[in-house]
Amino acid sequence: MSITIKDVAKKTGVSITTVSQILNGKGQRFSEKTREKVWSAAEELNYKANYFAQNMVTKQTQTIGVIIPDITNTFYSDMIKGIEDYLYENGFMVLLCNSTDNEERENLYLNQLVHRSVDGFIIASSTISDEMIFDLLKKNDKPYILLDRKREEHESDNIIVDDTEGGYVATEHLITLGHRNIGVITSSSSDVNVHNRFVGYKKCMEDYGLLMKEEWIMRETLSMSGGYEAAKKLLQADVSAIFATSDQLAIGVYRAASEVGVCIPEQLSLIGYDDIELASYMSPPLTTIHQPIYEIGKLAAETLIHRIMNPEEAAKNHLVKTRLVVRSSTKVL
Amino acid sequence: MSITIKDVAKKTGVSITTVSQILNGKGQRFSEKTREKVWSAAEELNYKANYFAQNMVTKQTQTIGVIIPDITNTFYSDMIKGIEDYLYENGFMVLLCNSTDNEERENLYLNQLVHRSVDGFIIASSTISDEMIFDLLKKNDKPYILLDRKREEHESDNIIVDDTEGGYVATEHLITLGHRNIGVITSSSSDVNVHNRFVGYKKCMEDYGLLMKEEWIMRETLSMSGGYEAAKKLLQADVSAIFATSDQLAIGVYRAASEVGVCIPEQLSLIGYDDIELASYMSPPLTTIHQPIYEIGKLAAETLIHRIMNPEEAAKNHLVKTRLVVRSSTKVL
DNA sequence: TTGTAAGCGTTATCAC
DNA sequence: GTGATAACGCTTACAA
Repeated sequence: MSITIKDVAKKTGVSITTVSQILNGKGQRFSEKTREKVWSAAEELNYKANYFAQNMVTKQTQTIGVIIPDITNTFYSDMIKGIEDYLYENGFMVLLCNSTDNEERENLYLNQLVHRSVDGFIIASSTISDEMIFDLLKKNDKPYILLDRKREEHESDNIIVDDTEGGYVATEHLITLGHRNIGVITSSSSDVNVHNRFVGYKKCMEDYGLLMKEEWIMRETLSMSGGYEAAKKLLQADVSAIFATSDQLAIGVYRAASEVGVCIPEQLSLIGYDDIELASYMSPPLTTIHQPIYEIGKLAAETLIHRIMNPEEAAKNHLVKTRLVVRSSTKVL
Repeated sequence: MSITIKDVAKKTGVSITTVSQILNGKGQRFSEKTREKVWSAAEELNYKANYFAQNMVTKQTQTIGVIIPDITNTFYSDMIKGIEDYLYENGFMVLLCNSTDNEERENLYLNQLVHRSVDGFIIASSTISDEMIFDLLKKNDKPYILLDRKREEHESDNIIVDDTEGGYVATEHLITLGHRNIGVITSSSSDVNVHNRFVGYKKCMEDYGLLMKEEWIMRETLSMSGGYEAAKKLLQADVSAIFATSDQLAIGVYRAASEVGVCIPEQLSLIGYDDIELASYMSPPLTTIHQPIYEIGKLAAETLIHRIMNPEEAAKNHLVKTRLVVRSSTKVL
């Protein structure tokens, strides 16, 4: 079988206690000589403490569970990348849970993660229920971060993106360009963040005293095809501009517009939200609201690890800024 | 603390052996009555065998390690989705390793996965060395699947995509349309699959007796920006068509073309490879070689789990077909 | 039909 | 300075 602590002990001629202590940096009390002997023996044998035996007593797994709705959406894969990069640097690994927005699957995964006693959770899901989070995590003092979902009432650390503000700025940009009939595509699900962008739109339209016709407001699944379907309808309505509350949706709009021969931005101004890498590669390049997705992932991981290391510290809120990135898909009316 | 097997035993009034046997489906020898008692007690207490204690003796983790170069590339995220969907159905979870094409990181991850004794590996990486795979996996009889890298000499199960054929078909399509000066963008790294597509290109060009100028052949990193850089140069050369060996690369070509005012497909025919979802959303929609990425991921997971369950069976090769999808980015010269 | 006891590989406590 | 030994929670020969 593989090398155990016994082998190292035998080879060095000391007890396993000694080996364990020294290898875990708790061996100040041993002589310099013994310490050296143990270290070199361990190295020579290429000894690695058995992961499971170790965890059985320490209860630590150096693992973070990440639950997201759709890995295929570059929004989430960018986020995961940020998470993973930070965790890698800090010796943690991620157990990936792609819930496909399926509540049952989400619950199952959450239970699995608890069962496998991951050290912390990053959850970017709007469908997961508060009860679930309370029962499984809060109650048992498991560190977690909720992303892509703003809930002031949660007493955990929060990464907050001011989506209402972002939605406002996007809408205002179109208004400034002279647009009055502005359509919007938002999420049909209970996605809090995306919903807030829509709230920002409404607020802005109201502030400027503009009309919002019911047929200008589309609710769809957050995907390219969702955006495509919504845009097909919007292009029948009398809108001169569209605010797509995610870049994925915006991509669908490009397709719908090109199919019916509507030119962006000449005949239709389009603004997205997220600023995924692809945005600047569309033709014309997409005007959008930038949010630092990769950094958000990184920040989430960082905050979580900090919480794990310092369980007693008070929860902190991190505010993330968005900004308007003007490219070529919007134009004065 | 949490519920252990002892609690269940105590509550039922039997020994822990009895409980363990029954709960693991090895309790035929016990009376129907005892079995029922144990089951209901376990349910009532919501008992779950401790993951680590269990693994310490069974050595099984119900976990698959997946190493990929870039989760941000929808090619890989699609693949992961396929993998994950299958594993979810079968009670496995995935430990995600995003190597960012960094060899050191890859090796570290591979070691970590071995250390955490995952039940199997899916590795989609061209930079990982054969020695590494041999030393860590082959030698220790760890089941693994190599993806996105064809190596006949490997004695593991193989998922083979005939990329040479695909590259040939792509090139032939352009030739059939009347193109003679055909540029190609391929990978600058040692990516075997992508390289084979390039091989297919060369083969086809030779078969048709066409010239291949050195300046028509671009080697770049497999990303949108890579495609963009390559296309900027190619557009200076006298090519009427470009074969981008991945859709990611092709997206970069769209941008470069639009920047210098070259119209696709009127002035430039473009064909990609992969058929990611986005391909049909580009304008004009991208002609490309379809390979069923999601299914490949699923098949890989399926094959791996089968191997884990049947370690003695002979290795199998699975051949995956590609097909040409003609959309609107290519046109007769 | 059921239970005893050994063993998995660690870490942690405490005695020497 | 060092090392027995218990404990973690489970599975599995082997007894009874």
